Formats: sequence, structure tokens, C-alpha cells
Amino acid sequence: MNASEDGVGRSSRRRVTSKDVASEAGVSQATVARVFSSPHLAAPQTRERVKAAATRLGYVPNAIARSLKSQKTDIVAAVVPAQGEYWQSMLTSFSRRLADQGRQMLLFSFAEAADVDSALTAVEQYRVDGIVLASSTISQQQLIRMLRPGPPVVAFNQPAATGVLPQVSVDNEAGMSDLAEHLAGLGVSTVLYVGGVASASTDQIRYRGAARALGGHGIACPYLESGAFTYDVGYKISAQLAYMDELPEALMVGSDEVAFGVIDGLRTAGIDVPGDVLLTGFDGLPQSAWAGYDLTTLVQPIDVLVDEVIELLFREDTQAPAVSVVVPGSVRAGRTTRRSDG
Amino acid sequence: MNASEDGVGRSSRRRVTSKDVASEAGVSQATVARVFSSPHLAAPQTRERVKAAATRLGYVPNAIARSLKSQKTDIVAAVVPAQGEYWQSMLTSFSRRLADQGRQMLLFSFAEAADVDSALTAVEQYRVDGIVLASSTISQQQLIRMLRPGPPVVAFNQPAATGVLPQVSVDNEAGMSDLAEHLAGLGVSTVLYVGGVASASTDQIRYRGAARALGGHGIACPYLESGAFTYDVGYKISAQLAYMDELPEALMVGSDEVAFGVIDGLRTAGIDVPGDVLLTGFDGLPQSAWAGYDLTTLVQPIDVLVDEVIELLFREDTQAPAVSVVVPGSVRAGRTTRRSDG
DNA sequence: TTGACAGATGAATACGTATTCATTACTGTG
DNA sequence: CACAGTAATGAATACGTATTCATCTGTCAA
Repeated sequence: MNASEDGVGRSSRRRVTSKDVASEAGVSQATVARVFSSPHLAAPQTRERVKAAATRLGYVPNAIARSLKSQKTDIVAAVVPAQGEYWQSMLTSFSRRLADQGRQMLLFSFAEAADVDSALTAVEQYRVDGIVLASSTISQQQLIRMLRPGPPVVAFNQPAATGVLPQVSVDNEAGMSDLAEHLAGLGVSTVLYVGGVASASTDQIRYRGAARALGGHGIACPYLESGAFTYDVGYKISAQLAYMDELPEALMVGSDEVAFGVIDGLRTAGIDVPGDVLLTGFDGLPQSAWAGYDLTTLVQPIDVLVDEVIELLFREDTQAPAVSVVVPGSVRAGRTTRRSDG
Repeated sequence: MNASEDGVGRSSRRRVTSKDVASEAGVSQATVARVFSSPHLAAPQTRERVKAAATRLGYVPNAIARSLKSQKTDIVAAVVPAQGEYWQSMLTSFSRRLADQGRQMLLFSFAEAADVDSALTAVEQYRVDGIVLASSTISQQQLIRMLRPGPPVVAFNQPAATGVLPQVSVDNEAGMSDLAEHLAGLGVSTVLYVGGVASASTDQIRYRGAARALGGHGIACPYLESGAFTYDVGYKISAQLAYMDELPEALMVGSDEVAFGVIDGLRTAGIDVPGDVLLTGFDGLPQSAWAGYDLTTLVQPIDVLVDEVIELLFREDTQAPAVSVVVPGSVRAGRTTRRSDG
């Protein structure tokens, strides 16, 4: 038990390899590899000796070399927009789930849709075990590019990818429809829909859900585009709303983050939510439940979505390339659709 | 220009290697490698031919193999808490900056402080070029573990690491001190400090900054612990505040996210901010500028912090292991310290 | 005793690239 | 014309691991 001077204490620069452990333990490199990758192939006694030697030397298996040999990296790439509360919460859920499986997440975030290409180029270099493509603004062209032979790809909340790539998303149409029914149930008769980016497939589908459901009640539902999925555009567009001749009874906003901006903007302009106008969001961000907003919104079951993505990535049956999984969300009724007066 | 049937069209499962490109272009594998890693060593004419062959076959260099040979992965690992608005914004900034440099980010998020160990174990396997350790709750023991020979490590906003690991953080003490001076300048004479986790070094240092500055004005500053750095604890602790015999003139909250909860909680209880009590936050989260809160807070220059981290990771001089970089933040005065009356 | 067989191990090889070393062709100078 | 020097390239090797193949030991049944 004397403090020996080999191993940890010496700060030799070279990393310890399985070969070093082999000579330390008096076995071959192959045996060391077996002890760490398939222990049942080594005799218990040998196993102990090798492990002891490894600990003594501070040996850590080299995942890079392992990946080269085994053609598996245990890494999943996520290509995600740099901005947006929604993506951030999706990311943390995703990375946690992967960690549970002993996999890691390689993050590729992009600020502009134009940067997606360079991100994808980088992704291809690392031989990841799977790729998740998130963002409503990735072009069809870029999606098609991912069809080349390579790791499995799944699109996240990107209905436009349906038929091209396997895809997982919340049921946008039914979700927005449910919110519309909720409003109709409150006796609302005039509604304005505040969308994000009109060309985004999620936006289109959500609007369709609202328009159809409201149409069923004989309620019209004009569409107003804010221009993005951010707080700022919501805040700005509220000025337009404030100057309308007559406010609708309710605003249906295409995403929570925009909704926050709309609410703050309206309140700043002296228009109370829900006092003067009811309002719904979409996504179910953590902040939507904060008392300051307490938004009526459609909660996306992120954990479920993430699980579906992972299952799609790693299922055995690698055929049937264009599966589309749609998961239902649930309406959470908050204060923004609670009438104080009649 | 006939549509040839080789290359992209064929969905052969095996990935194309530099060897394949070599025979396609009629050169050696070494030449192909040169064309892609140090083009100036190849004749222009050869370069063209090889690139053409590569495109035809859909060749993408294998970063795993490259890493094994070059002992560089171009990957930086980030070990970050799964929860918290602050970390999320730090992450996106960090990943964008790395992408600019042609590096990628491998994400290791952990829910509990206990999970840090398993995360670090996983990190060691991948031979990343650098590691960023973020979180105020990582134990000293875990920090010391990172001293073993291996890739450079930098702690992010973790003053406790000073002297043990290179560290980058905002000037917590001066920042909170500036906020205190701001309050003192408004004539405030009674203050209560609402901290997060009393054992966290950032919390201690921030409180010290407040206490010293206020002390200089003869103002006492009791400390109240909320228990975490989340919205929920802020919301809950506001109940205690609402039932106090006499509210202080101002609340100094240790972090923006907690501050949001405190504000919402107080307002729910009928106590107006800033009408009945002034309030400051810390961090400068994007939401702190939202009109709903418009918080007076200390804005952390995240991009600067991130740049410092990267510079520390990749500077030539790998000696002087215990550098500590402290970056000043700036006070942003919002509505929560704007007196409506007297 | 012999042969069949399982268990444990070592030697050798493959994964795909970057780089060293050696070879060849070519340029310019004396 | 000879020689030195440079540019361009190919053959061979190393990076660290997992796996195949062969070898060896010992056990059990015939």
C-alpha cells in the first residue's frame, strides 16, 4: 500500500492505452479489450487483474478508436435553430434521454436557414449513429439531401418532411382545433389568428386547424402574419392590434413565444388580457405556466415526442422510410381565456 | 453529361472511403488525403481530378478516422445542468461560436449534481479537445478529478473553481455591488436579499457584493434563501414576503429566473412591483427585457464570457493552470426600480 | 488412452485517415 | 552537360481498439 509513483501521480502527457494496461497486467492487448467490451470472454481472475492494472494506470478506453473499429459512435447529432425557447427545451429533454441510453449528443445549431447546409456538411463527417433535424424553416431541398446513404435521419416537428423523411410531430391541426373549440365553447364569435411565418408548414397546419374548427361554428378566422416565431415580432404586431377599429373577442397565436410578446404589447398599450381580449398560445413552454402569463395553450408532450424520435432512429426495421408519427397534445386552460366579466 | 448510374444514385450501404476515391481518380490514397487535408501539397490538376471523383462517388471524409490519426477531434464537451434558462442561453452562444471555428459541441447535461460523475466518465472516453464545466453545484471533489492528464478544462461561472481550474466568470461581486449602488442612489434604506442556494459560491459572492456596498451606506441587508435557482422557488418564497410585517423598500434577488417567480408571486398576492417594492435581478436573461418584467438586472456579456473560455481552452501556453478571468457585467435599469410615486 | 469439445488467451488484422520516407520528374544555375 | 534543389506522388506505417483465427489447456465421454 505504499504510494507508488507510477500511474496517476506522474503527469506523463501520453494517454494510457490498452497496450500499456496489457503489459502492466501481464496479458495481451486483446485480453484487455475483452475485459472492457465483453467481460464474459475473460476469466474472472484475469478480469480482476486487468481492472486493477487499469485503475492503477488511469486507463480510459478510447471511444474514437472504438468507433472506428465498431462503426458505431454512440453519438446522435441534433441540427437545431440557435434561437427559440421551444428548441431549447426540446434539446435538454433529448440530451437527457440519450444520456440514459449511454449515447451522447453532438449539437449543431444554426442561426440562419442558410447555415443549415454547412451544418449538414459537418454532420456528415462525424459518423454519427443518427440525426435529428429540427426547424420549420429547413428547405425541402435540404431535406432531400439527407436521403443519401448514411445514418438514419428523423425530422422533428416538421410536417413538410412527411413523405420525404421519417417525421415526428405533435398533432398541430387537432391541437389548434381543440383550442378553437375551447374558445367556441366560451361563446366567442370573432377571432383573429396571429401566425408566425406563413410559409412554415407548422404554421399552415395550425391555422388550418383553427380555421376549420371555427368554420364549423360559423366563425371567420382571418390570418395575420407576425413574421417569425419570436417574442419581439409578437410585441411589435400588438401595436397593429391596438389600433384596430374593433378588437376581436379572441386572439389565437401560433406559438407561445409570440403570444408572450402579444400579451405584453397589448398590456403596455392598455389592453388587458383576458379582460379586453381572450388569447391562446401553442407549445406549452414552461413559461406559459408562469403566473405572469398563465396562458391557455396546447401543451406538447416533449418527452413523448423525443421518445418517438429515438425509437424511429434505432428501430430494427430500417425500411419504410417515410413513416410519420403524430402525437396528440393537450389543452391547458389558463387565465388568458378566463372571462372576468360576462 | 449523361446521367451516369454510379455514385449518388446507387444506395450501396458501405460508405465511400478515400481508397475508393483514389482508384476512381487513378491516384493513391495518400494523394486523396492530401487533397482534402492539405491541398497545397497536391498539383492543381490532380486536385481537380480527385475532387471530381470524390463528388461523383459522394465521398465525405471520416472525421473519426481523422481524429484517431491526428489526435484531435475538433470537438469540445460541455457539461451543463439540464435546467435553467441561463445555461440554455450560454449553450447556444457557445455552440455558435464553436461552429464558427469549425468545431463541434458534444453536450453532456445532467439533472442532479450526482449525475455529474457519470457525465465526466463519459466525457473522458471521447478524446475531446476541451471541456467546459458549467454549474455552480459541482463539488470541489469533482473539480479536482478533472486535473488528471487529459484535455484542457475550463470552469464557467464557478468561482469556487478558482485556484483549482482555469475559470471564467462575470464579476459577481462588483455586479451585485453596482446594483446595490443603484438602489442606494434611489434613496432606498431597507433591503432584503433573496438568494438561491446559500452553499453555491456565486450566491455567496453576489451576496457579499450587495452587503458590502449597502453597508457602505449604512444599510443592512439580511439574507433569505429560496433553495434553488428556479422560477418556482421564487414564486413560493414570495408568500413569505407577502406576510412580512413590513416589506423592505427593495428586494435584491440573486438571479433573474428566481426574480421572475418573486415578481409574479408578489403581484398575485396584490403587491405591486415596483409600486410597493423595488426589485433587482441578476444575469440579464433575454426575458428580463420583456415588457412583462422589464427587470433591473446585471447583464452578463455571455458572448464575451464564451470567447474568454474558448481562448483559455486553446491558448498555446498550456501552463499556469489556475488562471481566473473575471469579466465585468453592466447594469440595465428597468421598470422594476422605477418609482412611480415619491 | 484417445478424441471431441469448451474455455481462455495471444497473434494478427482491419477500421479510414494523415504523415513519413523514398522515388521520380523537372527547373534553374554553374 | 552535370548537379542541386524542389514539386508531386506512391508505398508503407501509425493511431487504439475489436474481432477473427489459431493455439493451448483441461475436462469429459467413449
